[in-house]
Amino acid sequence: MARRSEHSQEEIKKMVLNAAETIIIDEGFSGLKVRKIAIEIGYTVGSIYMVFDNMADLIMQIKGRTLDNLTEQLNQISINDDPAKMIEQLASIYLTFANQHFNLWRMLFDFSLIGDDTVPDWYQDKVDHIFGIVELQFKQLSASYTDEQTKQASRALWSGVHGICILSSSGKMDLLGIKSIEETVMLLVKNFIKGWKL
Amino acid sequence: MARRSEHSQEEIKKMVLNAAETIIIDEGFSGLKVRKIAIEIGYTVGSIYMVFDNMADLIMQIKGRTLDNLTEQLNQISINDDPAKMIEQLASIYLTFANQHFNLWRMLFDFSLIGDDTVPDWYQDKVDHIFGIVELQFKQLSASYTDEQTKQASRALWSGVHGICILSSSGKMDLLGIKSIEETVMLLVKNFIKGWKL
DNA sequence: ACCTGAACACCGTTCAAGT
DNA sequence: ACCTGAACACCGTTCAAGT
Repeated sequence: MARRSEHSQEEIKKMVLNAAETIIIDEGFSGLKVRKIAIEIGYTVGSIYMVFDNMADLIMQIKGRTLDNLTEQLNQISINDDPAKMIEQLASIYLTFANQHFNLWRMLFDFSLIGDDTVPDWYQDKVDHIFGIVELQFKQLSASYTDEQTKQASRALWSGVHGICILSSSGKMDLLGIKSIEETVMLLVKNFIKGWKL
Repeated sequence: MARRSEHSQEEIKKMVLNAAETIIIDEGFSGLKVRKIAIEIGYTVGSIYMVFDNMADLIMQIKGRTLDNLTEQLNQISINDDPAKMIEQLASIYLTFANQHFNLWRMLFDFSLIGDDTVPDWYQDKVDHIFGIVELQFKQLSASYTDEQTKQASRALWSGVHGICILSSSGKMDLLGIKSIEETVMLLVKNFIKGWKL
């Protein structure tokens, strides 16, 4: 065998990523294996290494797609005159995303996957862009702060919202209930903004 | 060979945990291997399975010790009349701990280690106890809230502090600088408390 | 009873060999 | 040039066999 040319390299790349995502969604990250992906797309393991450097590379690409998906969701935000309401909405969208794409979202913050994965620039840019979406709303909130202060405040609150999502997800998501988590997120957002405004 | 009885089971258990911690500190979690631990303590792999069910069990024990260590640090807090100051102090201790025991701290929130690790009760108790330390200070802050509201507020803020530590650690710890991270943590704490108090 | 170490199943990764 | 699949190194885990 060999030399089939049924799919272009680019097509195989997408097939691999799609198959990998499905596996992660269904079985969690620990269920992701090269051989399983190969079977799924009808190729052998060697072919996967034609289009990806290694597993670390493949994982990074998946994380990139997850960030793109999240960005798209955040951009679905409906316009509101009150920037505080928009920040609350962003937080709500984030929480919903974390729940709907739980296994993929979880992967974004797993760093034991590889020892010293130095984050590539294109990936960091995607992360920064998401922070930028929140920052934009913070600018509308109070014009009397410097850009640096606004940036720090938006980072503080957004990291905080993320922290609630993460800690809630590990162990007690079901016990507290997702409704209660949304309340907790809103509590953080509202009180922080109340303290920060003016 | 076999049958040495140079150490009791309990001694071997501690030797394994100590060796494992040293490896994690020096090389990160991804450097932790059964065979490496065995060599380090002068036994063979089989002996490790005499005192631990498996790697998941061993990891849980290490995480437990890390939580104990953290609790000890948080209890070093110096008494202050202003509960807000004490909460700030707790946040500062947490950030310091995350930095000083980076690899061990990071492990606490890695869930890809095993597929579905159901958290044991004794472990969840340790986590709850840490939340309890913060909650106690929140009670002093405002007596006009219900216990449920106090609990939710302390969870919201503490999760938020944790979120800043986590997101800062992934990628940009050096760029922003630890000094700046402490500032960001304090910004979150102060503004949240300002918004919540009364 | 305590401990060994060979064996097993299962990984990611490589690369000579086919078409 | 594209793809295969056997081979390699390296995991965690088990367990019959020694003392």
